[in-house]
Amino acid sequence: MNRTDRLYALAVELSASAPRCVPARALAARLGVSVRTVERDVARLRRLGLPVEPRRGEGYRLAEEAGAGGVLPPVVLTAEEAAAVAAALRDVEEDGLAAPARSALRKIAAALSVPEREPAGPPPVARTVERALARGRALRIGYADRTGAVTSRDVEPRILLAGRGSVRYLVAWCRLRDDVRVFRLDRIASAVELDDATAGGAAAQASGR
DNA sequence: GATTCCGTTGTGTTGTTGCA
DNA sequence: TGCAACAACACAACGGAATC
Repeated sequence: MNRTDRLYALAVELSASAPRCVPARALAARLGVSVRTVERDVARLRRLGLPVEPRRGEGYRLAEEAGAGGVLPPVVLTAEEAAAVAAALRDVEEDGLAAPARSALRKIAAALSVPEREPAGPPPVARTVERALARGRALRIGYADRTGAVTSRDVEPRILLAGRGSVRYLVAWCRLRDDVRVFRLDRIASAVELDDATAGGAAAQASGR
């Protein structure tokens, strides 16, 4: 696993474990590297803007603003995968989980019908990002940094991290910087899906690995 | 092909902090 | 006070790219 892949995996591990802490030793074991390397990677993620909190005696965790609370982070599924999940949920309906299964089915049905219900005009940035992620397409975004300066970047979306609040983070390969970058969704002023596909494709995004 | 350079990674050490 | 875990630093090994 190269460094970029490891950064993605680390972000996913922290996101999946939020709000719980994950000891550096456990992260090192899962990623197959030393604790020292995990610490370096965490430091990289923090420099990139991902709010990873070190908790002495507990480990690392995503900060409240980025961590998952009572809900899962967004999981990107292909139409086929969504259909498979829906079929499984219909089976579960008979096992005492009818209410949550029906609720999940409604959400999947609604998501699958999005293209038909989309209003005219440019779609919101978040929806464009999610769609590019699902399709494995690159994006051209206008991104405002901390000073407010907006730069145009071509990026290859990898992971979308979201929490209870409004702050969401897009982990993507930045072609401008030729390195992985973390973008706050609320700082993306504009997003346009490009025709060229990302290196990883949509399947890698759905699984996160 | 050999050498050099550079980035990455692992190991070891010391210090700090929180908790029982 | 001892333990566990993170932070920071130095050092060495390794591999790939660049150069001759």
